[in-house]
Amino acid sequence: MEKSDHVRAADTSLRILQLIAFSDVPLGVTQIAAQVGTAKGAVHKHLRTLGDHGMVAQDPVTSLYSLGPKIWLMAQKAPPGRTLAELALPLMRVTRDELGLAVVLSVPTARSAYVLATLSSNQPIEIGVRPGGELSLHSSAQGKVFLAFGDPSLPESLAPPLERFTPKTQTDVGSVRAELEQIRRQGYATAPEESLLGINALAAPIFDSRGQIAGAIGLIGSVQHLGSQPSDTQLDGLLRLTAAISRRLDEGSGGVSKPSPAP
Amino acid sequence: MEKSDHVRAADTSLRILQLIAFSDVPLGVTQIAAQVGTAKGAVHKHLRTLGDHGMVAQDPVTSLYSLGPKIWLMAQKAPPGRTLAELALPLMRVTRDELGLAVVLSVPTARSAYVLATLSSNQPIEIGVRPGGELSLHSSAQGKVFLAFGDPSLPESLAPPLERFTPKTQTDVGSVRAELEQIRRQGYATAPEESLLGINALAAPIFDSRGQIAGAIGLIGSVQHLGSQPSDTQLDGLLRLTAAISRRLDEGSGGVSKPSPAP
DNA sequence: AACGACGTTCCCGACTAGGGAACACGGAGG
DNA sequence: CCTCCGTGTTCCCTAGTCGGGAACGTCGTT
Repeated sequence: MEKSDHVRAADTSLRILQLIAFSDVPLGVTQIAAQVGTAKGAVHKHLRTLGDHGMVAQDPVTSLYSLGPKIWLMAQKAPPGRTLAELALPLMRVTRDELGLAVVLSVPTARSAYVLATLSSNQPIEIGVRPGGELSLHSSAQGKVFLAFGDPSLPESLAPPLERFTPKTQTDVGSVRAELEQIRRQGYATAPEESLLGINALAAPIFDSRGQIAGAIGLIGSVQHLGSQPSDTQLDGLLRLTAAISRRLDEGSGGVSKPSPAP
Repeated sequence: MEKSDHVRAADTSLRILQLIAFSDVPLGVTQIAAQVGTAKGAVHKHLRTLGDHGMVAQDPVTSLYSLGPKIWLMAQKAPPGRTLAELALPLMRVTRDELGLAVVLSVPTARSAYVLATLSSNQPIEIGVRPGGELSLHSSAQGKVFLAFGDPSLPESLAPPLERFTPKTQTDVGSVRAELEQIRRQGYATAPEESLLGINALAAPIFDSRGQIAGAIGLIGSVQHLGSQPSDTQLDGLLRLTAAISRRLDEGSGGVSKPSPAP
């Protein structure tokens, strides 16, 4: 029971939706059916359902499917990423140009660091992650930042077995928890070769106006450019970036504490 | 056969998602179950599935659900509304202030005019529609604009019975089709009391750089402020607004060939 | 004209989704 | 401190639905 209690039909509908969303061109029923591994007929029914809800739209002439208007409408009501990514991206670009490393913005999830936006390094060999990807909590720098500065219940949910990605991945819950204390003290986390051999990451938290963690910035690079002991330049660039984003988040949100209205 | 071929489970999942998306505060399982009319247990399974896909997120402390990060990510890849609404809204605001009527932006769908954004009138009695609402093709001014200027297959899909909303609703397919010719000539459509008694609407199309219809602007008001023969001021304000939006759409999109459709 | 590829429709059986009730938990109130 | 709601979560069984597969209609191509 790796994935215990699902709603199978809803799952396939969402997989279809994701496929359409992340495709650059409109898709046909046959391609979709092949990619999600379901019969054409079933996929067609799902597309009909998604269309009834305005999540996808079918071009009346080519009969190909693409995203519908409701997606955009929903995003208007989704504050988590909206303001954050829009604020952060221009600042991230500056830091990328200064340091020459890939810069990644992610938000915390119950089981991962969810990648909202990435800027590739300007090095000849590109290193990066795709938006929409998920970084594990225990083996990525951004994940460990969320464990250290995020909700206290998050580290508690860490339970063996921790997946091993490389020989250097920390798979012992105890040692991961021990590292969190150090991360809190120094204000940043690293994960040398813990997700992928040859690759290191350096990450620091972003806080909102209430002092809650809102996301994290990660710098990604090969061990050649980003050592397990980050250089002062890199560390300074990262911390100035996260501080700047946190500051802008505060300004935007009225400043003081934010009471939630009664129903 | 009112709604022929559904995927029931996917449908409830999407209803749940919509409920969460359009709610201003995070929702609990019980409220959601009550609103969608499904057992709590089932709703919980759906929420789990939606969460696995990043569409919703559960607050670890309050255990309430709100929209997840993937929604925002998808909207980045959903050009239909994004550019259109962002371009149109500031211009719409000007026209609203000039005319004092509610201004509505919608995009065409296979069966309706889908409302992307609205600006309420500044009159003491507010008249308007909610974003996400759908206006019928045959009884709304914006719907008739889509029938007249949109894809030629759209009017063909008009089949009896046409739903009757008021005594003045056109329920005869033939007479609706006949009206389209006139709408094409004059470049705008009205729908006096066809959707709701006492309310009139005046709508005109927005075209993209390829000359295809991209949306429509509708002015909504009571029959007192918006007669079945619109005043020159109102007509001029509307047509200047749609022309301005169409022009900006062209500029943004390379703006090469611009075949101007029949005025 | 024959072909192939596509989206769509149809049908039937396996299995899943949903109702309902029970469970774990936490805060409010006695 | 105990009780009592209220919550979110888990469990179980069965009616109903989802998915596979094949057939259909319709394009554009050969």
